[in-house]
Amino acid sequence: MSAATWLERAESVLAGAGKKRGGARRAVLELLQAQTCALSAPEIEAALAAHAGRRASRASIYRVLDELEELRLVQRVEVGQAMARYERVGEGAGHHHHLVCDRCGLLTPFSDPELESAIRRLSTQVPLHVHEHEIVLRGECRDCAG
Amino acid sequence: MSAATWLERAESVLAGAGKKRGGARRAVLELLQAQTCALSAPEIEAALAAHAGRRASRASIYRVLDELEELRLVQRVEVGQAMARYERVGEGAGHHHHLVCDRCGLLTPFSDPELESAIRRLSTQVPLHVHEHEIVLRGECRDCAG
DNA sequence: CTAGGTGCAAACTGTTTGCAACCCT
DNA sequence: AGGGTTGCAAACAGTTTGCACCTAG
Repeated sequence: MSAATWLERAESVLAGAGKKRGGARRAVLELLQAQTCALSAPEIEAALAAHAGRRASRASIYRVLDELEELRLVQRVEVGQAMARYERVGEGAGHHHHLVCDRCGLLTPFSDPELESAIRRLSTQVPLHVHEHEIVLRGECRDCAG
Repeated sequence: MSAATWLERAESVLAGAGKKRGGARRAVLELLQAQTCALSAPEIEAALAAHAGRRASRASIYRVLDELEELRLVQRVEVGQAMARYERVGEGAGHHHHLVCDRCGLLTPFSDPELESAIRRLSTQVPLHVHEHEIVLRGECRDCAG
């Protein structure tokens, strides 16, 4: 009974939360389903505008992302440039973190079991009911380092 | 010959980089020296405006923060709300990471040796010349969780 | 004297909001 | 029919930039 894809799970979670369906949300969900790493709202807007027939207004994009974040279907990723990025989370979406190149902005995902267990342990010791965590390594990518 | 405080080290690094002195930068440096955790640019502006005689224009604040970040005297911390925060880094500035309450925005510092060693190891294995790292745990603080 | 530092104001860009129209259910 | 959903446009907030003036070295 558990959904095969993130998209399916998302639709069922949304339905369970009493939400109706709509074109804008559908378009955002499908776009996110196809991504392997985080997108910013402007990137989402541009990507949707490119595929005729899957347009969504800026306002709807932000509203949908807010909803999805609240339902913990996407996670907000803060990788700098004063702009938020979003990516899907939960079963079916590979958990990972990010490498950011300070020069060119290249965003690369990575994951590490030891780090995760350290975080898991920490989450129980800290004065906060932890919902999610985020790790960002910054520096220069191979191309920029020369 | 190593400077006792972050402020002193900052001044010497700036001098070494051929920078002249100025009132705005001085004000920002002194303010940062006095902080234990990250401030946003608007917070810095307000804090300086509050203390008569240590005013700095918005533009200068951003320019100074950019400089300091490039010289690795401060680190940009991305804790959400689409707003960057800055805090001093390096010797003399206690290295730490952040807990963020998604409800009230409360920012709390923490540190963990095991986590640091996992990061240190990772930094050598990853396709990026790592300059710095950032770990953020998000959730609900005790007050908000009830 | 000269290059860097600063302030002001305008321009930008990402994000939020008010409101009327729309469409699932 | 009714309430969530959407689009548009205006309002916001943080950040950046152009330019003239000031100041440290």
